[in-house]
Amino acid sequence: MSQNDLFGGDAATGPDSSDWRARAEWLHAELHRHAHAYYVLDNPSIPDAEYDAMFSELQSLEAAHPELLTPDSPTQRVGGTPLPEFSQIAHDVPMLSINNGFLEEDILAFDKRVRDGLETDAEVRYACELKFDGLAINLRYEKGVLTQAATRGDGYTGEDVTANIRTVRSIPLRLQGDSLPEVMDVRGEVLMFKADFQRLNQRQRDAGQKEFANPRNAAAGSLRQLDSRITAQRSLRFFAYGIGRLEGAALPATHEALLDWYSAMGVPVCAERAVVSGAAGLLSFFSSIATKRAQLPYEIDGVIYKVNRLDQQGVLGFVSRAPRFALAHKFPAEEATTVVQDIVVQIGRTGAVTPVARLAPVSVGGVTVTNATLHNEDEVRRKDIRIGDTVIVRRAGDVIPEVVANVPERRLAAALEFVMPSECPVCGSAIVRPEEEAVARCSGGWVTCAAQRKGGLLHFVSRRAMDIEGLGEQLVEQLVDRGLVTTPADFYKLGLVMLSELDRMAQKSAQNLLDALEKSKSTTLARFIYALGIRHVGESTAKSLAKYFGNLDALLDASEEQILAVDDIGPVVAQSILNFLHDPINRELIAQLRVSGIHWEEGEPEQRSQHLAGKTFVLTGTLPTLKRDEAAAMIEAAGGKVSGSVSKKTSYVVAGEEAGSKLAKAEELGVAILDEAGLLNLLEQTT
DNA sequence: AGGCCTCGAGTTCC
DNA sequence: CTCGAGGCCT
Repeated sequence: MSQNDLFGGDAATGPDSSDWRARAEWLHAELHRHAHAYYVLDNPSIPDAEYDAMFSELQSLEAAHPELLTPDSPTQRVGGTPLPEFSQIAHDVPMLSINNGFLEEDILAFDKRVRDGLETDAEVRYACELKFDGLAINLRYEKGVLTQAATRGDGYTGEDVTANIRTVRSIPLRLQGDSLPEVMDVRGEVLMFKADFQRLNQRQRDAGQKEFANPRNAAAGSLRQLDSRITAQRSLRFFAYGIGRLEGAALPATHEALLDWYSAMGVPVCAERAVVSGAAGLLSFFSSIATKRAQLPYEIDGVIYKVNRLDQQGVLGFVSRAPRFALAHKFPAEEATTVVQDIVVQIGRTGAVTPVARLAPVSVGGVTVTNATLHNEDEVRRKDIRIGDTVIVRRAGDVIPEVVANVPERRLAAALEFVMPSECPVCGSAIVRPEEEAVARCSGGWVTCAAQRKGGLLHFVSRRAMDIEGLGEQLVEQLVDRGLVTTPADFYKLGLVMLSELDRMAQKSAQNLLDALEKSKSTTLARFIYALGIRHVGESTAKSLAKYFGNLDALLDASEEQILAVDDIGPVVAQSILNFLHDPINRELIAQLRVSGIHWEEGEPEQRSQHLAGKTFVLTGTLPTLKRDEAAAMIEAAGGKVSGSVSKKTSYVVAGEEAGSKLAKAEELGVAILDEAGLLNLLEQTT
């Protein structure tokens, strides 16, 4: 039998099908070309039926000759077998977020900051583009071939969604052109067009399945499918707008040129973009897009401005997690009005009493909202929100419901003012609000107050703490109510028999929970410290403590001075840690947890002879041999801190040639003054 | 003393 | 995400 019989005569052009290798290569290239025309250029080059015929021909060829199957074959877009879970991928260059602005004055302030940063009075050129309502994705291309795709995640680590991304037809599996970079991380947004979203929801309706609230959720849900065959049936799109790691090619000079380069390589770039001058240009781009917004085939929640020249972007740099050279100019969030049916309070794990508005259900941005936090008593007064009021609600950052304001015209005579209860609704202890503080707290503590106990236990098992899978709110609630668990140590005393008493807890789930508990026993010191839930000690402070002390005993025996020497810990936090550690109940808890088998790799206390810990230095003038930053690094390595200005708290001023006002100030304040030799001498000493 | 930045804590809905 | 508060710089 000849290969001809298999494939019939429908796709008549190209190499003769008797040479199956050439035939496959030709199909491969043609399908890529047509898909590009269709999905990227939005300009179909052949009828759909013809495309489908060529597609199935290639599929059969690959089935008959597996050696033809390459990762960049168009047939790989149909999806493969489900994954057990997504694996984590660390981004080589973090995927940061962009600061938001809403008002004209925010935009003027942004432009001013940029010009100040660049030290120029000239009008800055900005690249303007759309802010899509989708998911940020990093696509890795190696020598032009798509090798990996990851979600943004927390910006530093995302999830591997390569199998799903391969099914997105507008994403090239292979880039066009010669001289492609060795490694290139293309960044952009995966989104679902409005029309595709409507069709998907129609299908979901017909199949009796749940509809998606909005295109963004649909896109997110589709991309997070473990079974990429499902993703393949969802019409996702992609637009590129940024770059991460780049090797083996020069970065273009401007953002505009970067996007043009992408376009030339076959990477889809949105056509709604422009380069403008100055703040006036930004505002006019914004209003022209605002006018078009409803007609666009996809949803956007604003526009993005970026300084066009990449060298200028470099000069501006970053503040914490956001670039100084970019701004998201967002449209006002969708708002709705509803009625406050009640104002209740919740007790957090620290005892914080938070008023929460119970709202008549209302749809905001496709999601039904029934609760909204009012933060604290002052906030309720400031916004003058009463029970029975009609209020305006929006979702802050399109996620968390927020009561914006009440509608005074609709105020009822019977509207009831919120009164902070004097006793905790859960345990009856007094609620106290320290002067000068915004939050009121239940004075019960976790021993007395079940709400605080539950909160503390939930914190203990949470992902960033002990990470005990399967222990959620429901289960903790039950365990506490039935008296099976009072302290975190009790989790590790649970057995199969005890668990079998619980609702919805058969043999299988009980065993899973015990396995998860067992697994959590192997942890890190930082997680353990964080899990304890010491006030003012969050993830970051717990890490600093773990690094500084190295092992738990060193921390347990630490003096106030030692704790104060840890970076970013001041008197308030230090006192809170000491209070916690000196409480016999807590020491007993820690002892029990250790007995139950929780363990981690014990390290040595930070050994870089921290003899300058707690000391602050100010450098002034030119030192004879050391550069300024070298001296600073040496001081910091010994645990000292380098600050820019002299104050009472300064321990030493290191003065070189041509020292100026700082030296005078030091003399005035009686601060010790060192020369370079004196500094080196101090660094040498080890005690 | 005042302002910036970072961290902690609480929160919603699916 | 937002607010408040702590820590540190100017």
